[in-house]
Amino acid sequence: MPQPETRDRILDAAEALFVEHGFEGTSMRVITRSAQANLAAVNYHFGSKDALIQAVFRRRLTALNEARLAALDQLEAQAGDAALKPSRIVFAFFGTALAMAADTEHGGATFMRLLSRTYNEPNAFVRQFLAEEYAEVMDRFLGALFRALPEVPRTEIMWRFHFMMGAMSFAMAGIESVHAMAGLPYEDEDPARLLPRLMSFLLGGLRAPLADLAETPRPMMFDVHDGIHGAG
Amino acid sequence: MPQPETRDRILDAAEALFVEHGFEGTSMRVITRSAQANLAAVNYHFGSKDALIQAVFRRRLTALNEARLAALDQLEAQAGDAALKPSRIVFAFFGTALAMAADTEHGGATFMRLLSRTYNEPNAFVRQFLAEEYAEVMDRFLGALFRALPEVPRTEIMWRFHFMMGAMSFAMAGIESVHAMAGLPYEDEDPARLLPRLMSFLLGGLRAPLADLAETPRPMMFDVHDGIHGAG
DNA sequence: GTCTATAATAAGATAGAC
DNA sequence: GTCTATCTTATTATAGAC
Repeated sequence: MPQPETRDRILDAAEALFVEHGFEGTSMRVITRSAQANLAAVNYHFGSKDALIQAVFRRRLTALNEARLAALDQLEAQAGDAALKPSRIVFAFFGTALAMAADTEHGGATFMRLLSRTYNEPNAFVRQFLAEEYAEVMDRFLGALFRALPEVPRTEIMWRFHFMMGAMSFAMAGIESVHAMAGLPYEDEDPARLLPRLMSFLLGGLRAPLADLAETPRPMMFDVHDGIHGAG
Repeated sequence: MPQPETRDRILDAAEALFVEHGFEGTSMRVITRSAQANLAAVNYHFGSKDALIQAVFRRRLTALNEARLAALDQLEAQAGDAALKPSRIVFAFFGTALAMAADTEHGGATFMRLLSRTYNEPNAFVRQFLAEEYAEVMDRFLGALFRALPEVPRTEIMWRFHFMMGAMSFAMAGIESVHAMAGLPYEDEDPARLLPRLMSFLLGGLRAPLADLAETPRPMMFDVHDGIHGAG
């Protein structure tokens, strides 16, 4: 296999380093060194660091979201006039992401870790960019869920979708941290198990009975500002 | 009310700015300006930027985790020899966090957003520090769940706990992003609704039937590396 | 404890030869 | 397209007067 073009080597290196150290924690010097390219190459090929970040996302996120939309198209075509099953909609969205995450050969796994870590990114530029990239997919999938669950308040559906995104985000990040914190040994596991595991959890959450405000126990009291003198 | 001490003003300012722009995206100049303190004050009071980050977490995280342990202690004392209800354990962990998040008066809300955003932090120093802070709580709560659900494989419990952390993390981050992406207007909502909403979702996920690998549909095929030439 | 001034370093970006 | 050398700016950290 011939060595990839400089442009692609930079994208690969940046992707891997961004996952590991974040955007601001990864300098262009480190990127180009890792890519065996010259420092000036980033600006030559992409124009700026921000543009490089965009390019890293775009080359995979476009494919992912197109796959998601295609899966939804297919569901709707199959269903005809009938209502879609919510579980199928959820699977079309999250299963597609996990399929990409299962691709360790071509960097899909690395990218999905980056993508899920970036969902709550503080950097305003990145946040804005991602919102635009997601807009159509969000619109289509939320709309499908609204139609599939007409009796459930839309606010509730949006929250549950949001919770599901959170669960997926942590699923992608890996569970090593939990083992480390709990002081338990971590044994490598079949990545294929992640999909059924996550789907079962997501669907359980989606199908949970709607909360009745009156029935929920009140949070336990504790003085959150003991010894803390916040400015308020 | 007298103006808080410089040290506390710096902590408050840093907390708010870290949420908004991340650790590396927040310079000590911006922090001290916002706190109406001198640039050198950070090094005088904390020693370094890293030490300041630690101090920001420690002043609230210690209280939060002590409240969690106290809630669990109370559950175990009440139960005596009987088994704990998993839902009670989950509530002791996540309900405590949401109680702190509901405290908008003293900065608890800001801190919880920071904490949940930081769970998958790339910065090695911060990650290591947080893992140590969480160790005891994780150990106790996972142990309680293991005993409460002896028939469920421990790996499964750890994954579901991890998924729950993800859902909570996104819950804290707020749902504005979803509205923005979907192009829907966002109306402010009673924050008290978040707790029942999240708990219902979490318990639904926790109680979901264990996945049967054979029954789960296979992920749809799509060529994830169309037009992408990853280095592998 | 607080301040000014400055040191020491690292970052993103670019000019211009090849 | 690639390279070296350099500019400009921003950062953390510190020395030393008050």
